Amino acid sequence: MNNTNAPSFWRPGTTAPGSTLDRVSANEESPIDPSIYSVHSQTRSTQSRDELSRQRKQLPVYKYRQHLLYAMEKFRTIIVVGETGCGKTTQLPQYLAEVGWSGQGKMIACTQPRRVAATSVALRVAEEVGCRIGGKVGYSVRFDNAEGATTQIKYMTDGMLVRETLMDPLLQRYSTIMVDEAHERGLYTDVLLGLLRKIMKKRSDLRVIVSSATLDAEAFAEFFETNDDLTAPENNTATILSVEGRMHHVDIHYRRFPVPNYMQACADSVMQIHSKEGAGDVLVFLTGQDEVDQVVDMLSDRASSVSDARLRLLPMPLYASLPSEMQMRVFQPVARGCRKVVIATNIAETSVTIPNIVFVVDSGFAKIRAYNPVSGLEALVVTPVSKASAKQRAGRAGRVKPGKAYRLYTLEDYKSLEDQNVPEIQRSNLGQVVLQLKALGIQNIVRFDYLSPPPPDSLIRSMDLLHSLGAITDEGELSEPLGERMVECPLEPKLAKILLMSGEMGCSEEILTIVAMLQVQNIFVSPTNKRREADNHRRLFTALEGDHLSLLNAYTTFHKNKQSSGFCQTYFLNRRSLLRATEIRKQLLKFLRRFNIPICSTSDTEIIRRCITGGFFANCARLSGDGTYKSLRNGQTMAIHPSSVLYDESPPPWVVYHEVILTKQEYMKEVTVIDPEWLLEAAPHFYEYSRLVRNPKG
DNA sequence: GAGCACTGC
Repeated sequence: MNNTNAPSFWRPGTTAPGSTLDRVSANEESPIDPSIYSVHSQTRSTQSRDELSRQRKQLPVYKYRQHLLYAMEKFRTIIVVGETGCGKTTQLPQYLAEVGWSGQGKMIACTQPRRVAATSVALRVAEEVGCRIGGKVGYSVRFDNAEGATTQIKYMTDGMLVRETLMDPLLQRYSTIMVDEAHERGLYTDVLLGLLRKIMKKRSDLRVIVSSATLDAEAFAEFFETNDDLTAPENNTATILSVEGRMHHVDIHYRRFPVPNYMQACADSVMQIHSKEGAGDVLVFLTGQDEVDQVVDMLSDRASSVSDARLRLLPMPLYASLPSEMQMRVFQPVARGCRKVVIATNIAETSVTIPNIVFVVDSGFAKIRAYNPVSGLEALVVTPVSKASAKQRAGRAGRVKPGKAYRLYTLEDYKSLEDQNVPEIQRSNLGQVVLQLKALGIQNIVRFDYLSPPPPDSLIRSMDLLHSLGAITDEGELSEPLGERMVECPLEPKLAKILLMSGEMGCSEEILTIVAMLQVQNIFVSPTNKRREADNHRRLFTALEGDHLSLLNAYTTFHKNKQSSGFCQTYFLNRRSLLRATEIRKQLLKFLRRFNIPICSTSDTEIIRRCITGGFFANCARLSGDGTYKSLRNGQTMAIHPSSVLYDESPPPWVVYHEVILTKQEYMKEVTVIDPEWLLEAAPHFYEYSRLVRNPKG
C-alpha cells in the first residue's frame, strides 16, 4: 500500500508529538503528584482582554451593552470575542432588537453551526422575551422552522442562511447578521463569511457580528475591514469587542514526562482522580469507539476490584453511533455515593454538554477527516489536537465549579501543537459548495474571498466533477435545467444527479429511498456482545446486487412493518436513522414534484443500478487478478469495506462505490455490482478513450 | 473476517 499521500499521524499506544520514550517514568503515581504533573491555570483572562483593547485602541470592555450600541453605529463589522459557552454572546441579538436594530421591517439573524443550538437558543430567548416561539423570536433549521410575519430575531443554522442566499442574494430580509461560534470554522460558516464580505460591498446598511474565540479575532477583523487605508485607522470599519465570560477557573495539569500509552494512562488517571479527589464527575477524551470501549472495560475491571473507595465508579461510553438510550445515560445524574466517568470521543467537545463535569482527562488526540484533493481520497486519521481544542476540552471542567484538567502530554508538547484546527473548507470535498457558488453567479471560484482559501486543486477537482456530471457548461456556467436543479437539492452533486435522472429512467421511487438512506449513518446496529446475531439478521436485507439495493430493502421492510420499534429491535436496525431517512426522502420528493419529474417505480434492479452508474461512473473499480480492486480512474488499489454486504460474497468483476475512505487500507463503502457497458452509456465523454472498458476481459 | 471523529442543507 502506498501511503505517501496520507498525512503522517500517531497511532494509539504511541507517545504524544515530540516526545521521547526513554524519558518515561516507570511508575505512574498520583495525578496530583508534582513529580508527574506541572500545574497551570486556565481562567477568564483579563490580560488578553486588555491586550486586545490596547491593540485596537478602543472600547474598554465593561458596560459592554452600551459599547455594543456605540460600535453598531460606528462600525460595519463587530468581532465579539469571549469564552465560548458563557452564554453572553447569544443574548446579543436580543439587546439589539430591544433598541430597534431589527426595525425597518428587517430581521436580525443569528447563525449556529448545529441544529440543536439554533433551536434551543431560540426557545430560551423566546422565553426570556416572553413571546411564543415563531413570534418575535423564531428559528429555521432543516425540516423544522418557526418564524412568522412578526419575527424580529431568527436563530438558524449557517447552512440554512447560505441556502437562503440562493433566493435572496443580498440577504435583504436582514439588517444584522450574527455568525456565532465562528472559531469552529465549519464548512458553511466559512462559506457564509465569504458571502457576507461580498454582500457588504453592495449593502452599506448591513451589520455583521462575528463571535469567535480570542485567538482568531484579529484575522476576522482584518478580513472584514473595508478601509484599505491602514494608515488611517480612525476610518476602520471593523472592530473587536470583548465580552466577560463567567466560566470557572480550571487548573491544567501537564505530564512532566510523555506517556507510553494514552489509553492506559487515561485509565490510570481516572483511578487516581477517583481515589484522591473530592466529588465531581470525570470526562475523558479519546479518539474513537474502539478506544472508548477498551477504556470503559479497563475501568469496569478496576472499579470492581477497588473495595475501600468512598465513591462507586460508574464508567460509561459516549460516541455518536451509540444507541440513544445509552447516550441518555450520561445526562442523568448518578446516585449519591457514585462518581460518573464519561469516556467520550470528540462528540463531547462541542456537540454535547454533559452536566456536572469537574475533572477532564485529555488524551491529546482526535480522529479527524482529511481530504486529499489530488486523489480525491478521504481518510480518517488520528492526529494531535490543536491548542484551541485542548482549551475547549479543558473548559468542560469549569462549567459548574472550579475544575481540573489532566493533559496526558507535556507542556512542551502542548506548545508544539497547532493553534487552531484546520478549517473544514481546507479539508473537505467541495463539490456542493462550488455548485452553490456557481449558482450565485461567482465566475472565478478560485478568487472568491475566502477567509482561508481551500487548496486550488480541491476547487479544480470539484469543477471537473461538476462538468463531467453536466452541471456546469464548457464555459463554466451553471447548466440549465440540470445544474440549476442540482443546486436546489440538498445533496452532494453525484447523488443530486442520479435523483434528477431517476424519473426518465423509471425508478425515482427507488432512487429517492436509496439517496435518503445514504444520507444517514449507522442504519445497522451491531452491539459488541451480539455481533453475530446482528450480522445474521442483517443478511435478511442483503441484495446480491450490492449495498444500495440492500439499503432499499431495509427501508421498505421497515415501512412494511409500520416503522415499529419492536421490528427495529429484533432486526438490529437503528430506528432513529430510519426515521431521519424517511424525513429526508419526503423533502427530496417535494423537489422532484416541483421539477415535474415523474414519480415512478420499478422492480427491475438493473434499471436502478444503471441509474446509479449515471452519477457514479467515476467511482468505478475492477477486480484484478490478485483479488484486489483497482480504481478505473487511477489504478488505486482498493478493497470492499467489511461493512458491505458484498464483503462475504464472491467478488464481482465490476463495481461502483459511493465513497472510498482510508483507514487501515483504502476501503470502498456502499458498493454495487455493475456491467461495464453501462459506464460507456452513462458517460461516453468520460470513458471514450478508456481501453479498460472497451476491453473488459483484459 | 474487519471497523466508522463530527456537523449541515
